[in-house]
Amino acid sequence: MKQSLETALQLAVDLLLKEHGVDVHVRVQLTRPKQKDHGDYAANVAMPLAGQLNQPPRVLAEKILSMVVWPDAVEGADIAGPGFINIRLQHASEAEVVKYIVHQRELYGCVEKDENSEKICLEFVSANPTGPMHVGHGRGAVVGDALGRILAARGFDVHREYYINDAGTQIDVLASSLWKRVQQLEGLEIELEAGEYPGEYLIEAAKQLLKDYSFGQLNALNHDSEKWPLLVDYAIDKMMNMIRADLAALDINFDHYFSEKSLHDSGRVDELIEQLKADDLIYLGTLPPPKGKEVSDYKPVEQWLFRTTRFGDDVDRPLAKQDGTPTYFAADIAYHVDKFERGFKRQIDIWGADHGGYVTRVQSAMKALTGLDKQPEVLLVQMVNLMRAGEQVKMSKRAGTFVTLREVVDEVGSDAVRFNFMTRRIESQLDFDLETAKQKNEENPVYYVQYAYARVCAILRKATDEGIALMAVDSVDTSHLTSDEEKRLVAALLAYPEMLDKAANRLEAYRLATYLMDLARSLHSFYHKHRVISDDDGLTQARLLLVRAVGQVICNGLSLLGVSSPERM
RNA sequence: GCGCCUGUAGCUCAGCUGGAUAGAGCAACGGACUUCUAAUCCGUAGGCCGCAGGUUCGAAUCCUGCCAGGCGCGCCA
Repeated sequence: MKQSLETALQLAVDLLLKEHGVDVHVRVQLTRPKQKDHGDYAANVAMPLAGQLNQPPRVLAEKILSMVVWPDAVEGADIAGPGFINIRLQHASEAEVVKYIVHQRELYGCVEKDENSEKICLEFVSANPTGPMHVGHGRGAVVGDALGRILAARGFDVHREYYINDAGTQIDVLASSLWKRVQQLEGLEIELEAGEYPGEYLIEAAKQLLKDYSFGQLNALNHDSEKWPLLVDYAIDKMMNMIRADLAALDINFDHYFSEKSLHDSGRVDELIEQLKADDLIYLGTLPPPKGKEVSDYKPVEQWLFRTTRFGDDVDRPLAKQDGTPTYFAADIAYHVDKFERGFKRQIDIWGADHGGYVTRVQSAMKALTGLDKQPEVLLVQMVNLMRAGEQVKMSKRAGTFVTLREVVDEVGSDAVRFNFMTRRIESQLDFDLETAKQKNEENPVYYVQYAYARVCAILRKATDEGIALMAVDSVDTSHLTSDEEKRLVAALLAYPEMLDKAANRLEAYRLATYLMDLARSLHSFYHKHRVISDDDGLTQARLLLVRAVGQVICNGLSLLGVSSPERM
C-alpha cells in the first residue's frame, strides 16, 4: 500500500519537476502521522520542493494533487498545515488485512528466502570460555538471537556464529587454576594466585577430571607435551558445555562454534602475518606509552605493527607480543578474513560496550585485507545493571557474590529475561530488576503482551463453547469494524511488516518488543470497550476474525523474540 | 588528555537518516469486575527535550562548544 502511494506521488512530483525544467530528483517519502485527523499517510514533498522551485509549498501541493493518479484504495487527499499532503484510505479495504493475516498465519510479516538473499554472518555472545556467562553476556545473547530471527524472517540468509577464545594467556591461567583445584582436592596446600579463576565451577570440573583420570596418572604425564594440553582441552570443553547449557536455557543456538585455537593450529594466523609483510602493511616499530593511565612498567619495545592508521585507525596496532606469539587482534583479523573467504561480505558482530575501542581497528584491518568498508558492522550492547526491588545487586567475583546469567534465568524464567532485555535500544544501559521481572502486571511487559494473547485464546474458546461456528474467512464482512478501537487495531496489524522491515534494516530488534506492547495495549483497550461475542452475528464474525488476526501477529512477534505464547495464564 | 555511548515528565524509557499540538508505563490522584480472564481498562495531573550558539521555511532530531554520567585507551581477551 505504502509503496503504491509513494509511486503514485513520485510520478506526479517528477512530472511537476519536468514541467519546471528543473533537473533534480526529490524523493517522496510517506510517513504515518501520529494524529489520526492527519490521515492515514502523509507526504511532506511540497516543502523541500518549495526550496527547489521557489514557490510556496501549499501551492505546489495543490499542483501535485491535481496531477496525481491514486490507487483505488485511496478515499481522498487534502492539504494541511504548512504544506503536508494527507492521504485518507478507504477503511473497508484496510480491514481486509485481517483475512490475509489469518490465511498467512506464521508467515505474515515474513519475506521468503531465495537464492538472491543476502548472506549475513551474525557473530554474537562469544563469551570467553573461562567461566559461566554473566548478565551482560545475556543481553548480547538475547539481542543477537532475536536479531538473527528477525533478519531471517525478512529474507536474509543468516548464519550464526560463536567465536571461542580458546587460545592465549587466559587459557593457560584457566588450566593452571584447574590444576591447582585438582591438587587441592588431593590435599595439597596450594593457593590460587591473584588473577586465577576462583569460581566454584572449576572445583566441580576438577572433581570430574579426577573421575576420568587418577591423580597419579595426571602427575606422571610430561608437563608440557602431555599434561598441559590435556588440562587445557579439558577445561575448555567443560566451560563450553556449561556455556552451551546456559544458552540452551534461553533457547539460543548457533550454526557454528568457531575456535580461535584452530586458526593458530592451522597456520592461518602466521600466513596472514606473512601476507601482510609481503604487502608492506606491517613494520617493526615501537608504540608510544598509553595515555590517561598510570603505567609504571612501560618500556619501549620494537614489535610488528599493522599500519591500521592508513585505514582510519588512531594508532598502528601490534600483531605480535614481546615473546613473538600473535596477539588476540592478529587472530581476530584472521577470523574475520576467514568469514569473508567463506562468502560473507556482510558481517554483523555483537559486542559488549567495553570492546568499543576495538571497532575501528578491526574495520581498518578488514578494509586493508578485503577492501570491505565498514565491516564488520559492530553493534555495541551497553551494560546491564542487575537490580532487586530497586536496589542495585552488588557483585564481586572475589567475594563470591557474583550472580550468573543462569541463576537469573532460573529465578525469573527465560521469557521474562528475553523480553525485558529486548525492550530498550542497545545504546541504552538497562536496569533489570529481578522482582519486577517476576511480577505479573503491566510493569512487567512480557506478561502484559502474553496476557493479550491468552485473552484472544479465551475469547475463541468462549465462542467454541457457545457453539458459534467460525464463518469461512473470505465470507466475513469486515466493514463492521468501524470503531476507533477497531481501526487502531487494524492500523497496528498493517504496520507489522513495515515495523519488521525497519527493525531488520536498522538492526534494531527492540522495535519488535515495543511494537508488541503497543499492539497488546490496543487489544486490551478494544476488549474493554466492545464485546466480541454478541447477538449481532455479522459483527461477531468480523470481531472474531479481528482478534484471531491480532493473536496471530502477537504470536508471530513473540516467536521472533524467542518468547512463548501461552494460551492460558 | 583522547575515542565511543548516554542525557526527554518525580522514576524507567520511546520519539533521533529534520516535519504538524514531544508520547507511553510506573509512581500520585479519581473511577470501572452480575459480562469473552480486573495479570485488564478509563480519566486527571505532570515538560527551559542537560546548557549555549549555529544550519533550516521548520530542530528533541543535524553541526560546533561546554556540562554531567557510563565504557574504553601497552604486546588481556
